[in-house]
Order: sequence, then structure tokens, then C-alpha cells
Amino acid sequence: MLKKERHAFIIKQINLHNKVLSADLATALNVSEDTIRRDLMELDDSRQIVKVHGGALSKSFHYPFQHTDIYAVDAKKAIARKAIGLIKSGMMVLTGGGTTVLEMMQALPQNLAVTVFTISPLVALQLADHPLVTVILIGGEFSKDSQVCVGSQVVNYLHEIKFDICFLGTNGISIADGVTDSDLNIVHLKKAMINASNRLVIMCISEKLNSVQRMNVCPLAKVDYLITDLDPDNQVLDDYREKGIQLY
Amino acid sequence: MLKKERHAFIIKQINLHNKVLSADLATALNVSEDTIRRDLMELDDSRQIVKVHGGALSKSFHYPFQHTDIYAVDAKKAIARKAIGLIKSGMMVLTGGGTTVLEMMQALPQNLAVTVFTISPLVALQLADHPLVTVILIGGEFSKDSQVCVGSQVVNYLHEIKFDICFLGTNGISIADGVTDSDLNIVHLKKAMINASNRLVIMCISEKLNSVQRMNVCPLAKVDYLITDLDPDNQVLDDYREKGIQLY
DNA sequence: TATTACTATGCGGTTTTATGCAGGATTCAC
DNA sequence: GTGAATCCTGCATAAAACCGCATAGTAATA
Repeated sequence: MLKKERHAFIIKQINLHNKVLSADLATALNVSEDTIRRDLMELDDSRQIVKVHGGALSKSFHYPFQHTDIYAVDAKKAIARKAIGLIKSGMMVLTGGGTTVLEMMQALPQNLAVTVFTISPLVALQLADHPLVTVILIGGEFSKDSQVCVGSQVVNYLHEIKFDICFLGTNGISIADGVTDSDLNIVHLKKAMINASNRLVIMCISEKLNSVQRMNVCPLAKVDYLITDLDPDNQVLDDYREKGIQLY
Repeated sequence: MLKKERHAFIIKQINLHNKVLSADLATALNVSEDTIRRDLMELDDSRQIVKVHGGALSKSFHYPFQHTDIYAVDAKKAIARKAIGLIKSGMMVLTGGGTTVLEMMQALPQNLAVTVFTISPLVALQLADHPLVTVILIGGEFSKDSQVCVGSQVVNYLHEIKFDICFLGTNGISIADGVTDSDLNIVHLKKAMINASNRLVIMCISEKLNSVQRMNVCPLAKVDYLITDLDPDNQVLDDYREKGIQLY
């Protein structure tokens, strides 16, 4: 059998079953696993499949949703870069949804071994191709607006675990009212997430600083770190620094 | 024998078998392999065949594989259309992951008000812009291979609820072995999902019919409906019909 | 017919490719 | 952790491809 034929067969199998195991292919095609491994390598190199330990996965299955445009990407990327510095290997990390968190997870170094709990399916999918991260998706009613899981199920779940650190984006933060949000479900959720974590990181693009939403999430006293796209010494942040919040 | 005759012979062989080996041709035509190689070169240069190491392939063989984004989309769309007919407003629906389910959810009529429980973040996101559907994402460890939530958390959750109908894609179904799959986690999961539902719908593109995977999910007796892209009267399905499975 | 010019073919030697195998390292799953 | 599966690296080998060259065949023409 010619190599190209094997390749065609492999691709067909992957399209059929979304994944293949090297061992299966080796017996099916009656060649050594080394050969299969080399085949998968080549198909991976030519971007036709995604090679993983033990076999390969369909590419189309892996990335069906194209990432839509994100507002203020550069600012969020800057925030993401700083936020990653707070994560150490072995941590139990809790994250909300939001594009800033998404940016952060995309930029997560490949050698970081952490367990990420998240209420956001997008975050889970984003982390799917990270080699060392274990992802636990916290289930519940899926909120169409905010694209995260909400509701009592999530809140109850959060009562049972204690996390090292929690990363949240926010819609409003101000000296007077602390962290605020506009969606009741999200507020419940964030309160539970904050209570479940030893440390709280709020990520906020400078545009949203000092804005107030309808409902209270938590006072500034509970915020351990505030990460913005500004220089941490920027005087806009002076008031927050005085409150004892670590700025990045 | 003239060169032209050889070329004609080679083309004929390739049309017949989709491939030829240089060595075979050399003995069949009683010329040296070098000559054959030169012949194949010329035919390749004139775009009549595709030369590869060891022989040559039909042109159609090489081409179509760049273009497959999602495999067998049309078949899956056909299945999705039929599957939707089984859903009525007010139902509690349980779904697995997989591209067929995804197609189905994409095609879900806007006036259908159902509650969809799913282990697939992709399904949840797909349903996010549906006006009437309530989505419950069942949380757990996120499997990077299969892009769904797996593990004991999910299985436990499924023990507590009874669903009206469960839609599953499958990697293998056959008369002898019933529904089969290749991933242990997925097998556990599917078993729990099947037990949690009053009715089970298996969706399977015809190419996968009568294929067997490593591990058993459930016997055919548990399958209430089998939906394929074939006409339900197709004789390929006769055996399944005799087992008392409803075909669509 | 003989000459010439050109193409096609085969052959020997070399290089490249494909594949399998052994071992040790790595990773995974329980 | 620990054992099993998987992967990587280097190596060996055989098949295939390549290269240059000699020669056989072909065709056109004087």
C-alpha cells in the first residue's frame, strides 16, 4: 500500500470518527505503529489533522467556532499578559467568562500545569489544546446573554470547593461602590465565586474604571489584585492603591 | 510496444484501480522500471495522474481531501432534519456531542420550546441564539479529545433526572454488537445518558453503519430510533428494522 | 541506402525514501 | 507511585528514485 493511500484512509477515518488511535490504524493497515506515527506527523504538519498522544483528532471538530472580533483586544491582551504572572503551577484556578479571561487563557504558557475551573464553555474550549491544564467545566443553566453557566446549581457547586485564585472580568468598578454588575444571575454567581476563592483578581480595561452598574458584587476590600491595561503607577489608579489593592 | 500504448495502458489501469505500482507495470509491460518511471513522470507532468513514491494514483484520489471541512455535512444535515421531527415542545431533551448533534441543534426550529440538557459546550453555544430553548450544560471534567464533559460528576448528575428523549451520535453500530464506541469515558457517559432517558435516538451516517468499535455501549434492544441519511426503506437497514427499531 | 539527428530505453552506481526495530525516555491511567 | 502504553532517536535495510551514459531504435533526408 502506498503512503498516500494510507494518508487518505487515515483522513477518512478521522472524518468519520473524529479521532483515530495509532494502534488501531497500525493493525487496520498492517504496518508498524512507527509508520502510522510518521504518517500522523506528516498530516499534522500539513494541517490536515491534529496529532495527539496515542492518535489524532479531526481538525474541523476541534475548532468549529471562529473567534469573533473582540473589543479593545490590545488592552485585553496586555491585561492577560499581566494576569498570567499570578498563576503558578499546581494551582486551582477559578475563572469567569468574558473576553479578557479568554485572551488570558489563550496566552497561558504551555508549561503551566494548573486545574482550571470555569463557568464558561468558551474558556473550556480555548484550553482544550493546552497540554497540561485540566479543565473542569462547572455546569448549570446556560445564560444566552453572558455565555456562561449560571443558576443555583453553579452556586451550590462553588460552595463545596476552595480555589487558590479567582479571575474575573467586570463591567463596573469604582471607589464608592466597589465591583458592580448589571445582571442578577451574574451577580449571584460572582459572589459565590469570590467566596470560594482565597484570592480575587479583577481584570478591567481602563475604559470601565470608575463606572458603576446597577447591582453590587463585592466591596473593594475583597479585591486582592486589580489588573488594567494602564501602568500600575498611573495616577488614575491612586485611589485603588490606597484601598490596599495590588495593582498590575 | 510503443510509448503511447504504454501510456494508454497505464491510464486504463489507474482508472480501473485508482492506483498503479511501478514494479507491477514494469513486469506487466515487460520494460524496465526506469521506463515506467519516466512514463509516470510524463503523465504527471501532463496532469493526467498523480505520481507518488512507488507508483501513481488517480487524480481524483489526491484532490478532494483539502476541501473537507466537516465531513459528510450533507448526510448529517439530512439526519438532523429527520431527528428534529422527534422533538416536541415542552420536552426535556438530552444530547451528546458530535457534529451530527451540532447540525441538529443548528437546524432546530425557532418556535420549538424545549429544555436541552447537554454535555457539550459546543451544543450549548450553538443553542445560545435560539429564542425559546433553555440550555442546561452538564458540567464535569472537560475531555480534550471528545470536547464534552465526562467523568463521575456527569454520571452522578444524570442519575438524578429523567429525560424524555436522548439524542446520541455514534461511532459504531452493528447488528451483532449493538452500539459501540472506542473511548472508555464516553462509554460510561453514554450508558448513563441512555439509562436516564425514556427514549433513545441513535444518529448514524450510513458510512458508519455496521462498523464496530472496541467497547460496548448498549445492545440494539435499547435503541428506539435509528436515524441515518438513507431512505428508511433501504434494504441495508432491514436487519435493524427486524430488531424492532424505528427507522427514519 | 547511408548519414545524421534525435528519441527512447536499459544499466550501473549513487542518493533518497520508506519502513521496521531496538532501546530508553516520556506520558498516561489507575 | 507504578506499570503499561506511547513516543523518540538512531540505525539498518530494502525499495525506489535519480543520474549519467551507452546503445538501440526511429525518422528524416541527402
